[in-house]
Parts: sequence; C-alpha cells; structure tokens
Amino acid sequence: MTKPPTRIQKRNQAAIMSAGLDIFSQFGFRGTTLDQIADAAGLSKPNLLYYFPSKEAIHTALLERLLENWLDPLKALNSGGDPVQEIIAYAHRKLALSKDYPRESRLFANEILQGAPRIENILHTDLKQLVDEKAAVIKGWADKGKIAPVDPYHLIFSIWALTQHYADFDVQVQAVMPGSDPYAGAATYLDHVISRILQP
Amino acid sequence: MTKPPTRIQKRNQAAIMSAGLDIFSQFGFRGTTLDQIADAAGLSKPNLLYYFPSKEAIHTALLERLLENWLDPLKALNSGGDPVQEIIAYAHRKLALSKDYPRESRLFANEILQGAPRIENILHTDLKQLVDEKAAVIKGWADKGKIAPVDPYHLIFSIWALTQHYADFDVQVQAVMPGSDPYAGAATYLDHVISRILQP
Amino acid sequence: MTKPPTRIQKRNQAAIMSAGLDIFSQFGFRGTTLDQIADAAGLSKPNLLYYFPSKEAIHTALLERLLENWLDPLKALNSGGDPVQEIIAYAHRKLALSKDYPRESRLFANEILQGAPRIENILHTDLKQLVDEKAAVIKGWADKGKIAPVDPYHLIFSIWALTQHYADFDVQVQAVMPGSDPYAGAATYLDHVISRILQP
Amino acid sequence: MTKPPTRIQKRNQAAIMSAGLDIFSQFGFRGTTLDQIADAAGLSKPNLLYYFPSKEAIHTALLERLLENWLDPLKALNSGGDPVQEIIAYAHRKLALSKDYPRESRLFANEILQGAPRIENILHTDLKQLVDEKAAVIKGWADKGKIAPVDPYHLIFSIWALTQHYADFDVQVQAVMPGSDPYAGAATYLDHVISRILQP
DNA sequence: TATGAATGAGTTTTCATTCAT
DNA sequence: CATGAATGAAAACTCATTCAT
Repeated sequence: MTKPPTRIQKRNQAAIMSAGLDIFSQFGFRGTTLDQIADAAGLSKPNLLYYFPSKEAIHTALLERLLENWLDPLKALNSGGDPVQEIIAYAHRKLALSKDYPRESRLFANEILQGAPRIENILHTDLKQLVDEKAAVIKGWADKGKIAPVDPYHLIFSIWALTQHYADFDVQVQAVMPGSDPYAGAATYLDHVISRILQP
Repeated sequence: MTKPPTRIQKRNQAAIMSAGLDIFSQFGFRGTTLDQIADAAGLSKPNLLYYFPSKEAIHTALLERLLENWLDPLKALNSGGDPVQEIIAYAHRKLALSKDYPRESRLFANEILQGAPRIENILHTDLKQLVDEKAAVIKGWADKGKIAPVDPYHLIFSIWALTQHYADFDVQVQAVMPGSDPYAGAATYLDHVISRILQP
Repeated sequence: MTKPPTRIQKRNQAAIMSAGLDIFSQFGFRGTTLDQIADAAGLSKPNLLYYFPSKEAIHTALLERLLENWLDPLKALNSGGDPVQEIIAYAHRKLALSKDYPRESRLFANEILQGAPRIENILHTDLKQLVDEKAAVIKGWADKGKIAPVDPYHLIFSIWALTQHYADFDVQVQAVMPGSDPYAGAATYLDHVISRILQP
Repeated sequence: MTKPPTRIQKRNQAAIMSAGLDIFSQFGFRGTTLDQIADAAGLSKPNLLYYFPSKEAIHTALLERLLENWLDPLKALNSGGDPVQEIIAYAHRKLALSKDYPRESRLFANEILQGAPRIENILHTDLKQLVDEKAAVIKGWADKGKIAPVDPYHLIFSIWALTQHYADFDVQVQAVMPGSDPYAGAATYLDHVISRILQP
C-alpha cells in the first residue's frame, strides 16, 4: 500500500536532506533549528514537517544514509591483495570520502563528540566487528612480515584521523593554507605516511 | 576599587568553568543550556549569572583559557634542537594535551566544526603565523636533508589529527577497544609513525 | 439545479457522520481533529472537506440530527393514557435511546458539559417548552391523585439521569460490572424505581 | 531536601488548580489550552509552567485531588447502621458533593466520557472493589428483608446518576428551571425517591 | 471526486535573562 | 551571595483550511 514517491516528494525530501545535512553538520542536533533547515530548503516549516514527522526524523534519516556507506572503504580492504597497496588504497578511499562528503564527515564527528547517543550500539556492534576483522587481517600481514609490526587498531585509527581531519577541521586547514585545495597535497602526503609506516 | 575575588568566588567560578567545559564540549554552544551548567555546577541559574554575565561569557572564558595553552606545544618546537627528536617531542606534548585535557580538545573541535565563529580571526592571525613560522623551520630541516622532504603543513596537520583523535573521538575509540587505556598504545604507535615519516 | 446526492455522496457523507460521531462524542468539539475523523471515515482530509465545508459543519450536522429525535420519547408522553404506564413507557423509550444510540447521548453530554454553546437557545425554547408542557400534564395527574405528589421537573430530570447514565458513563459501568450487558438489569430496576416513585 | 512551599507558591499553585479546574471541567483535556488557564489564573504562560511542568501535570494533579474525596461518601456507608437511613444519607452526601464541587463532578464526567484513559485502572481496582463491598452490604440488607430486593449495583448507579446530574447537566437544569436553586428541590425529591425504592 | 502539497495561525514547551528580596 | 519568581522570545510541532491538479 505504500505509494512510490512522486517527483515533488523526491525533490523536497532531497532538499530537506541536503539542508539538514548543512545545518546539522555544523551545529549538531540540539544546535540546529527547524527554521534554519526550512529556510535552507526553501520550504515553510509546516511543509517541512509534512515530509518528515519531526526534527529527529530528519537527523535519523541523515545518519542512516551516512552509515550506509561510511564503512564501505574499510569493508573493501581485501585480505588477498598486496598488504601495502591495500592499506594505501583504503586510505585513499577514505580521503576521497572526506573530499566528496565533508558534511557527512562533520555530521559523524558531531555525533561522536556528543557521545554518539544515536549510534552507540552501531559503534559497539557493526563497527567493532568490522574493525576486529580487518585488524586481524592486518595483524596477519604483520606476523608474516609483509608490513611493519604495528598495532593494527592504532593504524586504523590513524587512517581515520588523517583523512577525516581535512573534512572536520576544514575551517582551520583553510585558515592555515588559504586559497589552496588541500586534498592534492594531502593525498601525496598520505602516500608518503602510509608507505613509511608500513615498510617492513 | 575592584576587590580581589574571595575564596567563594574562586570556588564558584571554577565550578562554573568546569561544568561549562563538560557541557559545552559535548553539546556545542547552542546545544548547551544554562540549566545544564547550573545543575552540573551545583548552583542556581541566577547565581550562575551573578558570576558570569551571560552564557556567551562562560563560553568565551573557556575558549580564552583554552587558547592560552593550546599552541604551547607547537611554540616549544625548537629550531635549534635535533629535528626528529623535536618533532617527536612535539607530537608527545600534543598527545599529552589530549590525554590530560580531552574536554578542552572537544570544545575546540566543536568550535571548528561550527565554522569557528568565535576564533576565526585567531586562526587567521596567531595560528597561521605560528604554523607558518614552524613550517619554515621544518622546511629548513627538510631542505638540509635532516628529515624526509615532506610538506611541513601536512606534517603539522597530521600530528594534530593523530593526537586530537584520541580525545575527540574517544567514544568511538572506547567502543572499538573497550576497557583499555588507548594512550599507552597511542604513544608507542606515534613514535613509530613520526620517526618513519621523518626518516630522511 | 442542485443535483440529488449520488450513491457515493451518500455513502461518504454517512461515513463522515458516523466517524465524526465516534470522535466528537469522545473528545468533544475542540478535542477532535479532522485527521481523526478522516482516518475513521477512510477518507483524505481534503476529500472530507469536500463533503462538509468545515469541522464546525460536521459537528452541527450531528447535533441537528441528534436533536431531531432526542425529544421524541418525551413528546410521546400521552396525557390521555394511564399515568404510571405512560411514565414508565417514557423511561423505557429513553433507556432504549441510550442503548441504541450511546454515541449520540455522549455527544449531547459533551455539549452540555461545555456549556451548550451551540444548543443553548434550543434548551431555552424547544426543550423548556416541551418540559413545561409535560410537567403540567404530570402535575395534573399528581393533583388528581393518580400518581404520588412529586415535583414533575425533578421527576423528568431523574428519568434523564437514570437512563443516560448507562450511555454516558458506560466505561465506569463496564468497569464495575465487567462482561455484562447492563441494559437488561437497568430495565428491570427502572421499572421498580419508577413504579415505586409514582405509587400514589 | 524538598522545601516547603512558600506563600507565593501556595497562592499560585492554588490559582492554577482553580483555573485549570474551571477550564478542564468545561472543555476536557484536549479542548483546554494553557493560554486559557494562564489567563484565568492571572499568570503568564511560562510562569504557569514554572509551577507545573506541563499541561498534563495540572490535569493529573486535579484528577488526583478529585479522587482523594470522590469515593468518601460511599466509603462512609455503614453496614451497622439502619439500612434505609444509611442509603438516604449516602445519597445526600453525594448530592452535597455535586452542589459544593460541581466543577470536580464535570471534570470526572469529562474523563469518563473520553474513555477514562487516565483513571481506567482506578475504576477497575479501587472503585470496583469498593462498589463490590458496599453492594454486598446492600444485598445483605435486601436478603434479610430490611429493604426491597433491588439490584445493589443498579441502586448505586442510580444514586450516582441522580445526584451527579445536577452538577454535570447544570446548564440544562438551569434552562428548564431558570433562576431557581435546584438543589433544594432535588434533596426533597431524592428523599422521596430513595425511600420509595427501598421500602421493603 | 479525490488527493498530494502547502500554509497561517495556533499550542506546548524551552530558555536566556531579569527582578525582587 | 543566593534564590524564588517572572517573562519575552523562540523553538518544535499541530491543525483547520486552501490550492492545484
């Protein structure tokens, strides 16, 4: 009985998601007002609530969409591939995520900063399980001497930190390196860093 | 005629600062209410406003106190010291800041995520100037072949990212590595990373 | 040029009336929403307003339909009949109204509780006139010694109270006598009560 | 640690309770607005919410206070007393309640009409238990031939109906008997009715 | 007829701040 | 110093009604 969304529905839902992403990623859940989102989406507040039943619903939808792809770069780490190449490729996929979806990264950062009330259980289940699995792969590589004997958890943390920093702390990066696209330099630097870390 | 603060004044101001730090660092400026701070400080709301004229004032005081020491680790980078040792020592000072002052780190992260409305000019002046200066030092070391020829700006960013991550994304780190103190492992890993990055 | 209502029109108008009766009788005018009525009637809100121009219109239509028959039991009180039999028969007609049209009874009760804003004038005209007339009849019977010398107004009130109670306070009756049909016992009891009251 | 209420607190809480009783008893829960209550209490809306945390809380407080005394008249029915006198006295206590607390009676009526969502469980526990107990007493009297063999449950319902009617349907009573105090006549009539009903 | 889309006017509640004591 | 009392402005959400198709 659920009808397919019409064109207008699609357009407005997309506008709300984009506007919500803009505002939520900047001000966090409680710091965001429906007025801001409605303004940014070009809709009246009641009309906005015609498409999403509540502020919470918009935020939840955004977090869910975010989480659909958030772990993909790590999932794609292939235990059968060349260790160094695999990890470098992973770091680049993660950096691309920061470059192409910086608002999503900041939304995630906001959620974590606030204690992750809405995704706590995902962190403890899906995320932990995936990291454990991939950490085991990396540890296997290290045990075989294919990469340097680093702690695989901290290696993964470092890739998260190094790549997400460019999205989350964008304002600071821009202040220090005004007018430049930092992602080109970041990619080169990342290559250097990861390969050096891993060199057996 | 301004009288020196009494013991009670000092105690209450400190309580407010600590409570404000707790809440602001978690929920951001707009997501924080005076009620929360007053509760956490064990004061009534009007009494709280007796010590600070407004919500903004508490936040400002916290940011100012934060900025007093925030750049110290980088300032201490000594152009006359051993390049690798200096940079590693800097990274360790920064990591210690994350460990000892995680709330301050999150307050800073919140401010940056929100577009740094209150410290934008500091980023463009003090911070940029300091980074430019230290980047020049590092570049000098690289030009002389004392360290690997890395982009000094991205090197500094990476040290920020690697160290602040443990404070800012603490919830996520705890979810992935439950029950452990991640800072010990982080220090070891950091040694490895920085020394590898810099090896000429 | 006004066309006669089609089958669909009739069906939908009836559905709206029934749904409106359900909700209005439970929540009162202001406590009822068009959404509730539209849901219960299986129509969309705009379609509902195609049949009735406003919420008020539905409520008015219901009250009007209610009032068409509300006074019939009393009107049928025949001054030429046997006094006791006439009054007992009246009470039974009233009890049947409660049993067969409990929602209408509750709609009326709601209206009265709210100060009867919409039917105040009917109370003061039609109702008062009818009650005065029938009270005179009853008084005549009492004066002639055909029934006990009771105040005819309070007698009429008591018949209203005794019979409407089973519809209006249904929830309470069901709570006290769970699982039973109270109307059978009520009828027997009513016979006893009215005949005892009236015995000369 | 709970402090005793100050004079202002007492005054304002009482004003809110009285104003809430006025409005809730007339319009029901959903039909009542805080604006109405605040106006009637002579307070601003936020100040009203300073004393009661929500609209629901005011309503709950009123219902609770109501229920404190609502069952007292029936509780006082003494199995050791003279049957007819006891039941007549009970009816008079109940009528006095209607006379002295008509708004409370209408609040209760509203709650029942709406399906008793907030006191349903009290109806099924406290009320049912009390009625069962007193019905047993009355049945004992009937079995011994001290009163007529009436159904004790319907007897109790009839006393409720006969007495509450004057409070709940006050507008209608006033319309039919304008300018009079109906309670005097009601008391006389009630004497007549109950004694006749019970005559063995 | 029917419905998806839209909204102005409310309604409940929150919150930073002020006032009086 | 401290707090109970009070409030204007705003925020989240509701709802009867209108519009366009």
